[in-house]
Amino acid sequence: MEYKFSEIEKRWQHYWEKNQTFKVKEDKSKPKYYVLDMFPYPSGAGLHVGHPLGYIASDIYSRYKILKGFNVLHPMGYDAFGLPAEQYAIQTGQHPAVTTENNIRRYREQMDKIGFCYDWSREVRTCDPDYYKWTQWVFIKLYGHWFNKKTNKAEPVDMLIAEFERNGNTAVEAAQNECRVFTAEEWNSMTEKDQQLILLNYRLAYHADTMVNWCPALGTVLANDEVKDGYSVRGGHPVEQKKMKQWLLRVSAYAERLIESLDRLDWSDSLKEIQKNWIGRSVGAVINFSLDHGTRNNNKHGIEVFTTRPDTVFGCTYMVLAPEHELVEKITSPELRSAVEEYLIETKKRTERERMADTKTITGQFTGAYAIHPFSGEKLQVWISDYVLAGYGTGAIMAVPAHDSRDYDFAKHFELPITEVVTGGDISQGSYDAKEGVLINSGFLDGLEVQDAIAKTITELERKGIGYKQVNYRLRDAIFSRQRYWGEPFPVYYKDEVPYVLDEEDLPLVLPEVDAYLPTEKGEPPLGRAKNWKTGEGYPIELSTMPGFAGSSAYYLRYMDPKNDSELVSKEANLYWENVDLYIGGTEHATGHLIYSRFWNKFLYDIGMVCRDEPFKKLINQGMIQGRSNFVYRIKSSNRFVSLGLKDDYDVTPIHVDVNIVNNDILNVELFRKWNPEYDDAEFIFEEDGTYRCGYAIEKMSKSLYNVVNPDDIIEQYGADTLRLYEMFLGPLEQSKPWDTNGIDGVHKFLRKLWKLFHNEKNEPELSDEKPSPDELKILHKTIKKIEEDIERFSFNTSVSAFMICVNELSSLKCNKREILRDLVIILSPFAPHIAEELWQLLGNQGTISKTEFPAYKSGYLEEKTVQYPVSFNGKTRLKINFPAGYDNKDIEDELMRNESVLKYLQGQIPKKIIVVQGRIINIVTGK
RNA sequence: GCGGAUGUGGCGGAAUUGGUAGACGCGCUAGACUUAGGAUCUAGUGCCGCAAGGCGUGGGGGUUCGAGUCCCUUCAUCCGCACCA
Repeated sequence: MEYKFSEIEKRWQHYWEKNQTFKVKEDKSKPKYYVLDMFPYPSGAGLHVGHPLGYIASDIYSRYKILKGFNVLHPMGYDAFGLPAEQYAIQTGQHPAVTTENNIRRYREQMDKIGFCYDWSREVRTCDPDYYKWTQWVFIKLYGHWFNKKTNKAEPVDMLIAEFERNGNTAVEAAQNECRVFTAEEWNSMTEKDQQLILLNYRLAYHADTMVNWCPALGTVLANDEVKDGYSVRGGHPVEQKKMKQWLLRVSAYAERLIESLDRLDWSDSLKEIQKNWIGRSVGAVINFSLDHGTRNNNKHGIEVFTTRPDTVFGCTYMVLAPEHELVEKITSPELRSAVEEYLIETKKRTERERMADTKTITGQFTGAYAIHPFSGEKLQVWISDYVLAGYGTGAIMAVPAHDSRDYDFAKHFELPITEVVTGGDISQGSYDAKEGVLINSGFLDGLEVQDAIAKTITELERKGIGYKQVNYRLRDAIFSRQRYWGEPFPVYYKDEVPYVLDEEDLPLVLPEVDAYLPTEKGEPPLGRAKNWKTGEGYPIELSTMPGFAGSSAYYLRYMDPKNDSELVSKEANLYWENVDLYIGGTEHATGHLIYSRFWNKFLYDIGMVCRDEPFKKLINQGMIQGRSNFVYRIKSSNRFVSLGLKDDYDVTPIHVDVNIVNNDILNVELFRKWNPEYDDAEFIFEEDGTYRCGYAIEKMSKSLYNVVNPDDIIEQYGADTLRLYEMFLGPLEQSKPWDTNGIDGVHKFLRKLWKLFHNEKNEPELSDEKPSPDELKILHKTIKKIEEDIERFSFNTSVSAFMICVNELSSLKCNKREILRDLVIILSPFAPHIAEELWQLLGNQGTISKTEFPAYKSGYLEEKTVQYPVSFNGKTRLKINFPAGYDNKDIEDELMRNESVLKYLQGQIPKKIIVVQGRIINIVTGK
């Protein structure tokens, strides 16, 4: 029988489904292992060959872990709410639920063909009310908690209210919005509305006016990680800054814990680094500068600044406020008022994007106000400039031009004084920003090293009561509202314009039907069109929906207990599965999903819902599969195409051509004519051998570049096992690499060679029960060892090579012995499960191979009687000599000096030194 | 500008702890079988050279008996952040 992969693969996929082979339950008799893939957003385009890369890797690892005796949780689901489905709905009028359902069906078909070992009974979809009930539930919990800085964790708002009733808010240390100080009496005499508005400043999910990233084209606000360089990540539409009332999640409260526990995670350095940068922790001091008595409003206000370099305080020669700073209007002198206002108008005109694109142009305006240096008492000019950001620190800086390059450029431009206070640089040339050197011109700091000076300055600030040590974070609270339809509705209603959450019993709050997926005439989000969108008592319900990251923040918990309708996850299930042991997915979620889900998890940990404070122990970012585009070269203003080798003789335009009509860079001319009617009568200038050769380039895999390869086509032609092996064979999992279908023959041939080991020339099964020879055992056990080591370090590309070597060697020995092939098929089964199942049965076994045991390699079979040593002279390998395995260094040296070839290479010289590394190499050193 | 990653044949890549550089596969060359080949099999294939031999892991320098691997320096490409005080 031939290797009929389509038949075999269909048969086993059916078998796994029928027998529920990969259904998994909590089983305390076995150690657990949780392997998770980042679940996909089911787009209309379906999967291309790049998408399953990570799924195949995690599948191999899961199957391997099962063979190793683990109880493996390996689920899959869909991140099904989101913008593309809604945009499509707006264009076509189709309900996003319908297109989403279709896309999911297509994804599922494609995934099923690849032969994954998912437990599909645990599938989740974020758009399913039974699922988003729990997303809404977590939101209610976030609303019901605040972050206590004293205990460094979330606590119920009820406890906070009790504290307010007893003592007011003076002793409360919370991660909070700005809020006035009040006593218990004041609190107790407030109206309910006022109390609720104050509590909003403390809740972990809160409603507030903030500057948001508004995307007019999408008609919604976006989170910071959904915006890149002033454009939306999805769709690439321009984004502007706008003040709006929004729901926010107080992620910033967890900034310290998010950064601190990063060290305990087995994630790549680069990913940890990205997260660290995004969270952006910096240690410094807050310093209060008082205003000069000649300045307006000088009694009421001072300028608070944040600095990471309090040691350079004596180098501060002027101050700068962000244009949006609230003090600007209060302290500007009458003479300069019009100039300042003009500057403010100018900066407002510039969009965020322009400000970012153009950091070279230095702009600013003196306000006419002066501050007083806290130590020297000098008068300092107060400027405004857009190089100071309103959103970071206090929105104001003490400028130290000698030791900050931005301040330096500004000072030079406006001819402000520059005072050197740390030695080590040349102030006439530029600022000296390094944190090394000795303090000068700095009063009580003179002579100190930078680090000591920082500490001493802070002590002095605290003693004088004008400053304190401060840790600042770049991480902003996450804006959680989207003015869109296709997302989770907020379980929120408004009473007298104050938001309240629904009772947990009323969940899920199901997404209502609307007549169009567009804003209302009043400019409200689409939910404004829903009929009866109010509570039983008639209070209006929130019109925004939640963003994409809401549904993906706790999905890994839901897989543990997906059908539970009374809890997000039961205690038992959570205590058994704990958290994800291995998480595989793309690096594009580094600052979004991977921050938010860590935050949600830490919150759920605080409230006792989950037993681990981190969701994903080990994380691997699979590399991107790039496309390999092909080009034809059209001679300008003609319909003639010239082959790659001759194109330099003509004036040509390269044109992308569909890679599916090109084979090994040779164009199929007939298919090319049919591909596009425009080329029907094209003429060609061929190579000497009569072929048309195409050029190529490595680019993103994309429809518009005609380089998309569909896994279905590959499976049709070569089978899923070949696809799986080839995806792994391409290169290291974590690296980006181009897809080139041309190479796939190699792994396909390998499977056919394997098949042949089990069959004779007539293609009939023929297996032997003879005892294996030492050579055969050595080949097998060498491979078992290698495969096990490779899988453990996720080096699947080298595993595939090892299998090829093994089959090549067994083929040349014509080995068809059951004892050898049995183990070989088991270790191959995680990689190529269908053919493995088929051959397993051919070997006479019953049932599935996937629940057998991974064979243990025996080192005894690998021992050699003789060792071949490469012999090098001064590091250059010249020859190879065999020595008995037992020889020690002396034995080897003695025999070397009697060896003719060695003597020939020595040419009479006496070796200075002979280095023998047992079992590895010999190096003979001669003098020079 | 800061941070991270990567540079090895015509191509994808291997070399896990400093120990035979180029495993494995594609492609290419030659041959066999064949009416035919986008099938199969055999042999060869880093570069220069008829050969002996020499040169070779982006470039330069160093440590070492020995460096793709360690150190210094430099270049290129990709990714992340970016007036973050």
